[in-house]
Amino acid sequence: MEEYRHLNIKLTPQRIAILDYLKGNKSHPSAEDIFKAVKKEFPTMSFATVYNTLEALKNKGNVQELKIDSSKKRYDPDCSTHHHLICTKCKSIVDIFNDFKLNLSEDLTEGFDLIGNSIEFFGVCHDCK
Amino acid sequence: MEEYRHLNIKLTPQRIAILDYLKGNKSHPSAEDIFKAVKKEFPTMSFATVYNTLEALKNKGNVQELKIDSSKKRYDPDCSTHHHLICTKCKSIVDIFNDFKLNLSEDLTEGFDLIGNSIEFFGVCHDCK
DNA sequence: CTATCTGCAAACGTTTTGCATCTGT
DNA sequence: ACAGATGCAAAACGTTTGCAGATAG
Repeated sequence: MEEYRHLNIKLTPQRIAILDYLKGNKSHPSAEDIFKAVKKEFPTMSFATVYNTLEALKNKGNVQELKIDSSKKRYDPDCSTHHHLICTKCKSIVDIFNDFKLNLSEDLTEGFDLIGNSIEFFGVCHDCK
Repeated sequence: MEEYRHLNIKLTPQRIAILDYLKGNKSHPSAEDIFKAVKKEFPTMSFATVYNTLEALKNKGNVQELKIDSSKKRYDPDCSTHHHLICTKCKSIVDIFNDFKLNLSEDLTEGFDLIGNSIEFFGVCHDCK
């Protein structure tokens, strides 16, 4: 498909299905979520293909691997600077599009060159309180 | 041992060895790191005991499970409010003891009650540049 | 005494790998 | 044509669990 040409990865039908699933997706899906969704269209879909595609997209900077879940990796097609607000009860997630320019004084950074930050906010969502 | 009495967990020799290893430990060890270290003293040590002890400590609020590493859980005996600065090249970690009171405007939080935040700073460490 | 912990091994869920075959470009 | 993707199964990895025997309180 034309719209994915710019990714510079080999576009197979399976990959296009994965890309369609990820496009605009705000659910921060796991590999299994992606696998299950795309398997409906491609019953032969394998995890190898899902992971392979995610790896290719990560390398091109078109998917972000998230560490919000300690038991499995989750993925975000939105690579713009943003953070996550997570409900401590139901684990639902809200994207926070706000660039916090946090500086650290030199005596705290121990000689590091600071590049950026990623913030996990936690709270209790509307439904859980 | 007297010094661990306040934890209110059953103190076996294995647990004391784990607690001694964790005391003041700034290395953010994985379960395997702890296992390997304590196995020197207790050759029969098992992962079950390591995880069981970590679980007990977590429940008492004396150990924090970290999500800084997407491939494995890592643990921090320091439960005070602090953040982490991680070198993107060598993955070395520096603790940042600074409480950032970040507020989110109501229109961003979608009805969440905000509790707190955890920040991962990233940069390049002195040795890597 | 007994609730709980230990150690072993087996089971589990997630991710990676090997390899023969297939397919975009 | 061929570099690279697919699909399957097996393996690898971190973590959890079941259970018989041991032990702290």
